[in-house]
Amino acid sequence: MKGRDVILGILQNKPRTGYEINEILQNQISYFYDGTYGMIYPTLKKLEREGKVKKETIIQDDKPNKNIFSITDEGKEELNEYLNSEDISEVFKSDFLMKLFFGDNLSKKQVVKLINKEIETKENQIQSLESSLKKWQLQGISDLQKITVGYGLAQYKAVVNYLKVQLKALED
Amino acid sequence: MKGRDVILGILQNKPRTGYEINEILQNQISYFYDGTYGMIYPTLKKLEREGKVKKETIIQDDKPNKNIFSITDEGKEELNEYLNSEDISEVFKSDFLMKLFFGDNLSKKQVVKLINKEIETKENQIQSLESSLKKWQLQGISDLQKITVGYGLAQYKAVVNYLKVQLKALED
DNA sequence: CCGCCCATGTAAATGGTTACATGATTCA
DNA sequence: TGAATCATGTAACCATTTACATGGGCGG
Repeated sequence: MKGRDVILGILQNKPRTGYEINEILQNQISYFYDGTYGMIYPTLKKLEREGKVKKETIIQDDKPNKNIFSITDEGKEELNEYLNSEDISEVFKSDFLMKLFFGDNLSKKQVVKLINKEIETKENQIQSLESSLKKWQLQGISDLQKITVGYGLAQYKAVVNYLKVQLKALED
Repeated sequence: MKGRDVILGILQNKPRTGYEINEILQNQISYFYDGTYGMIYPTLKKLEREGKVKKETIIQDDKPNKNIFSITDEGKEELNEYLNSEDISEVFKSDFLMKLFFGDNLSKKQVVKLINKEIETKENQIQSLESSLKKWQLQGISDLQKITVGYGLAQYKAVVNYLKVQLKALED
């Protein structure tokens, strides 16, 4: 999955600014994709050149001007092509696992610290996902989207439980 | 985490060829990193230029010649720097979640198919991880490495369980 | 005789990161 | 007064992917 697919997906619902797209990336779908401004604006530009999205500029006196992007028919076509494609590959890269795996010369203390940090990180992610979920439920979220959030939570929680058990085992 | 870190980590144990590094990537640590020849050979070349690894060529008559790479002191230094660095960021990108999240116009049948495919994929990953684990336990695997494998399994299994529950709910 | 295992690499393109650059408004 | 929110973008660099290119040995 590429940045362009995600952006087209977001614009499918309604037109957005680059800023708003970033908000959604950071707050709503960060558990299965992450992207930054450095990707968003160049990609929007490219999509516009290709006729997949169109831009409307709103002059604002109080705030900086807005560029609102909406998806075109060609854009919808590309999105549907992606949505109907067969492959569901995934990428998972974990510095935590890497450090444990190759950390032969880490002291027990360092290992415990590392695991605790991972637990803390995951617990934060769980908290923010859960509080977001509550917010979205008020505003309406589709059943499918609920399933994806649940997936994220299930994954995070399983890891936290597992690591807590391992920590205890290490301390004995 | 970058390819170079992983390669240095692998060479820490013992010298290896590019081919062997690829085997380890595909079979032993694919649940937290993935890399291909297109990354391995260029990275080895760069590491060699930087003095982080050194190459020894073994002439073989029956098979193609081997280039065996071993880690140098400078290489170990870089690896330890990485291992002792603070951040444990992770990357997770999932086409499956993306397709569900944006798949408003998918039919129920398509959704069921999609979920089943994800379950199948994960079950295969669980199987291969479990059979690998058995193999490694005969040859010796560190406690920390066991923890990482367990982490991968816990994560995969949680997702499979979750998706099976959701499937049932969908079918009612 | 076919396919898998062993074994090495390059070149071009892509996609994305990082760092930089700017600036008004609002709230505590 | 300083941080957060809203708002946009570029340029250089980087790491990796994809596609290509080669070839002998071995087992069934």
